[in-house]
Amino acid sequence: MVDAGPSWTKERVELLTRLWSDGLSASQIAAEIGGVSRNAVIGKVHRLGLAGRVVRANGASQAAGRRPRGEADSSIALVAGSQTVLAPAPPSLALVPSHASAASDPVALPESVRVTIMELREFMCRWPMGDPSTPDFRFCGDRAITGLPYCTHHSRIAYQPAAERKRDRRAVGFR
DNA sequence: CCCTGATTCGC
DNA sequence: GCGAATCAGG
Repeated sequence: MVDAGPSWTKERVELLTRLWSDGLSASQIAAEIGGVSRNAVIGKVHRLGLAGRVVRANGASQAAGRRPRGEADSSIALVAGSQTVLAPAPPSLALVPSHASAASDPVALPESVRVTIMELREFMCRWPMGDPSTPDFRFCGDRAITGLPYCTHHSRIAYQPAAERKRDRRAVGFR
């Protein structure tokens, strides 16, 4: 019954491998498996030689180099009352791909918080939802990636993998 | 403010 | 082999 030792059993390794290849992040996997930290997951992944997974449909990490599909310069100024928010124009307002979520994603999708312009904070996703000219216009409002205007979810949509970011991670010899 | 994976190193 | 601490970055 009780767990004798929450080590990496065969089943856990298989689950880890499946979830990792499925595109889930280390923290997500850790939460799914339970009893392990994301560091433990990452460590195990490396030991298994699963690191450097294919950066394709998910690339939940450094996939976004700096290659906006649309125009990063063409921003849209949204004015509401005395507030003005400058939000980068998304690639396409009409077609919002729903393929972002993994095909076999057991966990919940990142639900959009849907905030108004008044509730929008600097660290919130500025992905426009709806027509800016209508009163029911909302922003995603989810937690945005620092330095970027979008959350992880919308960043994957806005910044599609065009050029692979060269991982020039040096072998830490000093610090 | 949040998150991601990569690496090191004591255990 | 394991994973917390740390690093480097989005």
